[in-house]
Amino acid sequence: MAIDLQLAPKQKRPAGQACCEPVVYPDTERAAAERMALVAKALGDPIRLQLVDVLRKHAGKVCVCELTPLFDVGQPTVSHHLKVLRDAGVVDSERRGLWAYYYVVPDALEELSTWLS
Amino acid sequence: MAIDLQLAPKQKRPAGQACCEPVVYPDTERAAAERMALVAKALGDPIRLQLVDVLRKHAGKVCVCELTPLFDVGQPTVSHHLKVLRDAGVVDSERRGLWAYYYVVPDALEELSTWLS
DNA sequence: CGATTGAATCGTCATCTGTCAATGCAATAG
DNA sequence: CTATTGCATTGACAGATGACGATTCAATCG
Repeated sequence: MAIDLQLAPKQKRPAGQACCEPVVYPDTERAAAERMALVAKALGDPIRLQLVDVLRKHAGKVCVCELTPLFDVGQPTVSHHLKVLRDAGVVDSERRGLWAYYYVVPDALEELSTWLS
Repeated sequence: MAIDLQLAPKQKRPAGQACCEPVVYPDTERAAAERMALVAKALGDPIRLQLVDVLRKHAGKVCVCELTPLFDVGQPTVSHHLKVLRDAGVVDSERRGLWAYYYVVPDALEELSTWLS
């Protein structure tokens, strides 16, 4: 987590010499960054972000057929966005009869949320 | 912000009838979603997320030549990622002599951070 | 001045993404 | 069983994205 950098050279360095020491990057942070970037990427579309927003407020109560008319895209596109969110581990779904109910996976946003604040 | 949905139909509806009332989506939330999705999209790459992470801890003290060796990509690619972050309003830069110093724009992450928590 | 350095930009390429129309499929109603 | 409904999947397509090598450019040093 803590990356202690050698600070900047403040004057032009002599020819041939490297700008700065190669700073080793901790693997732990790299893995965390990959997890958080995955979640951020999933949220990086207005439709998906609003889907998550609605699902957080109406978890388990809204079927896909109610989500679709919220956006100016077709049903397959909404289904695709939900799949992206599912693949990122942000949401999951449960089928009851003909309907599919989505909900935000508990704590799926927590790591990113904590890092952001 | 508050989207009050008509809840799901619990039984198969008669032929020809729409699944549910078209729910009007407030424009305010849509604009906010677009802003936050823009930021999330910028953070949706491990390299960019780590760049922001480093810049938050060493704001104004790290030049690009120190950021480049942190990642397994070339200097133009790091420069490209910094530009993506700059275009998203997440970071800004200041040139001092030969060096460019980047920093996280204050409050750039706040709206997303608040929404997430 | 001319050479060198840090950084941005350009051109190119393969891959990914968002969208749609069409189709597939399980569950239900009649 | 047959028809219909809700939702997922497929295939196609234009546009965006991430990466690289080569180049450009401004600033500095000698």
